[in-house]
Amino acid sequence: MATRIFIVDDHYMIIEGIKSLLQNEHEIEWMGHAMSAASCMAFLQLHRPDVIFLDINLPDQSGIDLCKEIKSQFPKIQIIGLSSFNQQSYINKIIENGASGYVLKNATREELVDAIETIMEGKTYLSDEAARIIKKNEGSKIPILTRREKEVLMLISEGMTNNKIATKLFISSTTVDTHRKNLLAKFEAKNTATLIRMASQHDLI
Amino acid sequence: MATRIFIVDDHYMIIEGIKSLLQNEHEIEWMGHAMSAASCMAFLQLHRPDVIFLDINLPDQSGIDLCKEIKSQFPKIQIIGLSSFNQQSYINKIIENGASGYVLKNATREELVDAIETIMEGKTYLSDEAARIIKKNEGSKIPILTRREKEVLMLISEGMTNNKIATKLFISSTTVDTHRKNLLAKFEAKNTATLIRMASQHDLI
DNA sequence: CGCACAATCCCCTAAAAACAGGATTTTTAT
DNA sequence: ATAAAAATCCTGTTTTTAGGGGATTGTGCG
Repeated sequence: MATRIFIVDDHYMIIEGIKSLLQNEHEIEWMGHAMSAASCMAFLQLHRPDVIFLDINLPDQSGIDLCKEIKSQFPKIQIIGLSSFNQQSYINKIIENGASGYVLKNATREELVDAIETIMEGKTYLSDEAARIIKKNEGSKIPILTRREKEVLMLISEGMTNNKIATKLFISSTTVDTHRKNLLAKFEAKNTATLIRMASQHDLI
Repeated sequence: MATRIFIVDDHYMIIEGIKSLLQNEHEIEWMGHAMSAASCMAFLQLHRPDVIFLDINLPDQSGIDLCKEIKSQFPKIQIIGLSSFNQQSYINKIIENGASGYVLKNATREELVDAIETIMEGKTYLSDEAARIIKKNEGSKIPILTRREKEVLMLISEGMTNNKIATKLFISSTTVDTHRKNLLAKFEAKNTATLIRMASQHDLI
């Protein structure tokens, strides 16, 4: 039985590219595409693909969140994350949220077919490059931030002082100071400059 | 006479996507693709396309530099920049280096055809979104930094205080402070956090 | 030559952040 | 339920940065 494929990406070229790369595969049935999270969910009310290629950067919602939503409503659907970026943070996040694979947008036909076959066997597929990136970066941990810490970090990066942040969040400035201290400790940064640089490098701001 | 198209991009999906989107256009002749700057230049020794779609992010060389090189050796070839990113800095740079157009990788078939037709008439084509981005960001230029300012900026981003930087560079800490003030002024940032965020966004650190 | 600009140095004040200790309450997860 | 984690608040001191003024030297360029 042919594997039914659906793709969610807001780039026409990627949709056409994948379609073109897979169109001569007999074991693969092309079900179509969606260009937003909303239209993807609408499609899934009526159809059940086996595998979804899911772009991480969608216009209306993060691909990461959409992945979680799809897996909770339709656990049998296998998801392959799709991105131009071989960033370990993305790869980790989408795998944590239920995806079974990750391929880059420079994948070859062979890689795509390999990815589909691998995850249909119930295994996890990571493109060579993605696996390499994860390996390289393991050990360089990204601190886990709380909701409030993320908020404070964002506002610091926007140039706000503790007092401004306190007013904005309706809390005391000493509380903001505590969150700031915790941020510095978690990032092992000794001042704001290092904090913002590291947060920026990890794509947290 | 059909317009001869060539594409330079290291993403198979994009190549296949554009090929697929343009394959039924009678006025367009597909000449093939290259996946690196080097193989693009090799191709151009033997063939003369009318239009090249040129990705800005290539593995061996910046698309910006390649654009300059192509235009200097083959001025008649028209170039359309191609990128996933609607960043004003990229758009500006490739246009400055001789490209006649810029489209995003989420372009539709209509946009691609429109772009080709427009630049074959000798005009410049910018995708709606690219034009919007340029308009939005015009005025928010990237500051030009002096040698010393770049050094100081780097050291600030590494978490060093004015005193530490002064010791490292064998200058007075008041001098470092002056450089710091000038950096803040040039970036129109009111504190270090904003400075580092902006520098990071412009890839200066 | 004169001008702009970069790089260097200085003073002063105020604001903000970093550091060092606390403490209490609320939420969340087992 | 209860322990852990998160969020809240406090009082201090010291260091660093921000903002406002200057000034001098050398270099490159028209």
